Parts: sequence; C-alpha cells; structure tokens
Amino acid sequence: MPRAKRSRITVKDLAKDLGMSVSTVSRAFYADAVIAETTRKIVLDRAHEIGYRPNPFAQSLITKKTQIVGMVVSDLTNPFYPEVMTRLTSLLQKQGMNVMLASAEQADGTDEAVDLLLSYQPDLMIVLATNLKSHARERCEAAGAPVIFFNRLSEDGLGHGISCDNVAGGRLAASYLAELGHRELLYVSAFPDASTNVERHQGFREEAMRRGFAAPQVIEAGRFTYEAGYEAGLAVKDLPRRPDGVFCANDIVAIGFIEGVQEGIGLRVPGDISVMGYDNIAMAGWPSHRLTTIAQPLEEMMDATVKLASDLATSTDVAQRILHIPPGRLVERNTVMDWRRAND
Amino acid sequence: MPRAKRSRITVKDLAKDLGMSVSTVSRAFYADAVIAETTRKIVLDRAHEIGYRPNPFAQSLITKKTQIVGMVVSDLTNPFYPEVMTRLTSLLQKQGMNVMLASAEQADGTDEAVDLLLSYQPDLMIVLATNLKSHARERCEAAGAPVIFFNRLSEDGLGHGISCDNVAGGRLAASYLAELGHRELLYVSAFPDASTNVERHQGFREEAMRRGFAAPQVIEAGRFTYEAGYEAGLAVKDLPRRPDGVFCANDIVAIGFIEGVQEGIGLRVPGDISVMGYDNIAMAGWPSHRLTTIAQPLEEMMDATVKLASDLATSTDVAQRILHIPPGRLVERNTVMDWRRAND
DNA sequence: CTGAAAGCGCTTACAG
DNA sequence: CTGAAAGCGCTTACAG
Repeated sequence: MPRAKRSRITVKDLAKDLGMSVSTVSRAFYADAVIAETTRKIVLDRAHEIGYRPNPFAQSLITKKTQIVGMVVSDLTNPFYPEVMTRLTSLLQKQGMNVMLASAEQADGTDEAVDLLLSYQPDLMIVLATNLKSHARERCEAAGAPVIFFNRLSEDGLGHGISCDNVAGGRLAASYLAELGHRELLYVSAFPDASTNVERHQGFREEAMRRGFAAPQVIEAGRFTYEAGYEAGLAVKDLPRRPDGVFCANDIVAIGFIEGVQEGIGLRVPGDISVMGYDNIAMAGWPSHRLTTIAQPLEEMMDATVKLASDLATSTDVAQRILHIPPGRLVERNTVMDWRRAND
Repeated sequence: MPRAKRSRITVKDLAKDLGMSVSTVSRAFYADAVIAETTRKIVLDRAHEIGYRPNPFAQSLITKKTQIVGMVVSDLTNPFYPEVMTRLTSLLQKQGMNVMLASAEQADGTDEAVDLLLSYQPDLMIVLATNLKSHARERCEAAGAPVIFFNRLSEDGLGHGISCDNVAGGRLAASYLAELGHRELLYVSAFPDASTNVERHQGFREEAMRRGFAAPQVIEAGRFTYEAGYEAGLAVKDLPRRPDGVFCANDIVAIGFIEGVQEGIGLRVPGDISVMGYDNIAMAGWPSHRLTTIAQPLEEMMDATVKLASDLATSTDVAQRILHIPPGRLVERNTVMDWRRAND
C-alpha cells in the first residue's frame, strides 16, 4: 500500500467548496475577526465536516504565534514530575496549546536541546525540575519565549515562577517534629542550588532556632534522587550527634534515606529516628513506605501555571510573576514517632 | 522592559550579509543540494556566528517534512515510561527531530489530543503505553504520519511495532519458577487487551503446560498500576488453590501485588509465596522491594525505535516493521524462594 | 461585511 | 555552481 501522503485540504479548497473567498474562510477561525456570524457558522460547520484545520505552520509564519509551549524536563526519576508533566500537558492542550519536549538529562545536552526547541518559536517555555542556566533563559527570552519555572525558581530570580511556599513548608516540618518531642533535628539537603531545597532548609532551620533548638545538622545528599537519599542515610553514622527528627528535601530522597538508614545502620524508622518528606507522591502512601510528608498543592500550582501560560500567550507584555502558593497540608503517616505519647 | 519580540534573522538577512542569493544560502543547509563545498562552509560558519537557523515552519511548508515526532503517552505512573520517554526524546533530538507530546490520561481525551497533534503534521507518531484505538491510528496514517507502537503492539496488528519477545519472557518466568520447585502457578494479568499482557501470559502458560503442570490460575488486575496489583494481592485469598509461584504482568503490578498479599493476607514473600515481575525498573532494585524480575532490553528497543524513526523520516515508503527483540536477562533478587535448596 | 493582493520565510525547478 | 522567480498555506491591511 503506497502511503500516498494525501495532500491535505487547504483554505483554497474550502473556499472553492463554499463559493467564498479565502479571506472570509480564514476569518471564520478568528474569534475577533470581522465576519458575519452566520457566515462563520457555515464555514466552521463545513470545515468540521470535511476535516479542515488551518495549517499551524502557515498560520504562525504570519501571526508569529505558534501555540507551542516548550517544556524542559529532567529528573524524571522523581515520580512527582511525570505526573506534573502529563497533567500539565493535558491542561495546556485543552487551551489549544501544544507541548514540545526538551529532555535535559545531561546538563551539557540541555543547551542544544533548548536551541532546537527555540527554532520552533515556542510562545513560552515551562521549565520543570531542572535549573536552566541563566544564559539559556536569556536565549529563550531573546527568542521571544518568556519562561515559567515550575516548582523551582530560577537561580538569578528572573523569569516567571510558580512554586509553593517552601519556607512555610520547612517551618511546618520543624514545628511538627518539635511538637511531637523531637529535639535533635537533621535536614537532608538535595541539589544545593535549587530554590526548593534552599527554602525548605531555611524554613526548617528558622523554626527550629525560633524554638531555641540548635541549628539542625545537615547532610548533603546533593541530588533529588532515591540513591542520593540512600547514601545520606548511610552517612548518619558519621554525624557528631544522633538525630531523632529528620526532614528530607523531598519524598524520593526521604524514601531513599529511610532505606539507607535501615539497611546500612540498622536504625528503625520511626522507632529510633523519625523521617519526613515533601511532595506527597503516590508512592509515599504505599504500605512499603507510609511516609509522613507535606503535600504540594499541585492542583493550585498547575492551575496557576496554565493561567499564566494563557496570559502570556494572549498579552504581549506581562509583568514578571512569581507565585508562592501556600504549602499543602501535613500528611501524617507512619514514619514519625509521637514521643509525647510514648512517654505518657 | 518591553519584550521586543526581536524579529529573528532570516535567509534574506544572511544572504545580504554574505552578498549571496537566498537560493545559495538556503542550499547550504541541505546535505544533498548542489553547492560548492567552500560556499557551504562560508554560509554555515556565518550562520552559526550570527545565530541563524532556518525557520522550520517556513521549511516544512515546502518540504512537507516537519521533523516533529508526535509522542502519545499515558500510564506514566509506571516508572518504566518516563524513563523511556526522556531517553527517547534525547535520542531523537540528537537526530534533529523534535518531540511533541499528547497526553492520553483519559481514554476519551486521546482523540482530541491526537487531532491537535496531527495538525502539526508530525513526520511520525510514537505510541507509548497506551492502546491507540484503530481509528486513531488510521487518522494518523491518513495524515501522513506512520505510527510506531513502543512496547505494546497495536490491537489490530497494524502499524510498526517495537517490543521485546514477551512470549519468550513468559516462558522464562515459568521455567525459572518450575526449576526452583514451584508447582502451583499464578499469572497476575493487567490490561487484558495489551499485547504485552497477552503475550507474557501466553508464554507463561505454554511453558507451564509443556512441563505437565495445570494451566496457571489467573487474577485479573485489569491495569498496569500499583493499585491494581495491590487489589490482586488481596484477591489471592479467594483463589481455589493457594499459589506458590506468581508471575505478574510487570514490575509495578508485582510490587503492588506483594504489598497487597503481605498487608491484606499476611503471607510472606518469598517465604509463603514467590513473586516475579517484568521490566526491571529502578525501584525493583531498592531494598524495600528487591524484586526478582525479567529485564527489558531497553537499550536495544530504543535504538531500534530511533533507527526506524529515521528510516521513516527519510524514506517515504517503509514496509511494516514489527520487531521482537529478545527478552532481557533474568534478574534474581529476593522475592523468589528456591525450594530445592529449602528442601535439601 | 467581503474580496483581491501582498507578504510571512523558506525551497526548488528552471535558466544561465 | 549560482540566481531570479514561483509558490507552500495561510493572514491581514486595504478597498469597496
């Protein structure tokens, strides 16, 4: 069967079919174009019948809008991101936008991937998980694509950002552990430059000190991965003081940490040491983990992103917007011990 | 700062800059165009200097090639797919192709998402995880985009396909369990129409019966998810005969199954019941799971996909290709008991 | 409210 | 080997 790359229907065809000019037909597809409503309806109906859609490439050659949003991802071993990615994609598609992907697995590959993506003139870029280097962000903006950082903010504080209030989240973790009788706190840090990491640490530390505790000890896991968390768990034995309450940069790190601490040092969670995460990924609720954590307000974060995206798509000039959405609720499960009750 | 949607550099600009015609400049970007090598080098060098890239939209208006591959995904709670997705994206980008995403979270949403994607005239479609309905596949092909099914084949057997030899994998599972002394086998089935599911079951059953065992019992988990596996684990208590060797449709189902069987029925794995998965996702190696499984030959599968993709991109007529790559190796961990040794 | 014409940024026969 | 011209499928001032 010769795949006869059937030449697709064009405005011309549809115009001839309807006995109208191409101008008129074209106008039917633009809500704010001057055209009789009855004419528009005739065109749209017939278009639907014969399966005509304006060629977006030809369109964008003129409108300079592509309806493409570039999505830069990495770190997909953290289940938080695939979920965000697919749900965001669905939401954006409902707005008529299409998502083009650049995978930034290796830091060095990012640039070329971003450039390739930019040649498609995306209306905007959404950066998930990775820390786009400043010059890459600048290239995006020079190419006319404003960038939205999702969940992590840009290092240089530029670009739009959607994030939850991680400082408040960090405080919440410290309060919770403190209230339950923990005294020797530890923060397990992930990627040191990530705003999420920095802010969660900051909130945790502030709240601990406000309560008159020593500054929490810190283990540098270095990355937001299970493996990094696992190594951090092993590293507990080298700490000057044995911690009783641990707050990890996120869930996947926490899960790795717990397994490291159990396997490597034989400590029990929460019997010997309490551990909390951040995100509330699905896995945190599995019987094998039952991780106490702080939920991200994912719904709100995604809605805000889509809202911002369509604002950026329609209006040419939107002031920098950095949204800090209140952190989600505390999700109590089985990895934190209540020492008050234990001592009753 | 008014974001002055800086008008990008065009062929014209570059031509003027170089004192050449646009034709010549244009030719420099096509390997098989007739142009003096020295001229080409001059053009390319200068293009790189001033950051010129041909506008892919204008290009594809003429060439009818877009360098876009549409990727249809769903089921991203299975960590197997995010990994495939990102690695495949990187590989395709290295070939100069760009990946556009359609998320098919809800079965009903798929169609509109696919249509939207098709309006961008992708050179081909890659379907991960989901079972594109036949009519959707037909629409893709009618729009000139051949489709490659990755890991699962199309229900109607049409379209290109890359998959590992799941029948052989199923046999391998049965042999392994049989050799280790298991006698009462169980298959935990996932999405009933998925080719992977059907073939793994088939191989498992064939090998069991070839060895003179009864046909393995079956629990219908229904989906390739943790939750479905968990429910299946609970359902073990309703089985007429207590199984001792279980093969699950994939790893994530196996992990759920194990937790269901432990939590809900109190059976121990592998003490009371042995369990195997399929895929060898990263999580299968974590201390919390240590799942015995069959690895997918992911590298080979992805290479074959990229190869096929670039064949399809260059040649207009490629015969239907369905590749069954030999299954990966058995990965022995801690969820299968060796009853021979146990009885020594 | 509608149509004829110009033009978006390219590629590719066609001449030379 | 290079250039002038036509044209890909659209949109949008400009007339009417």
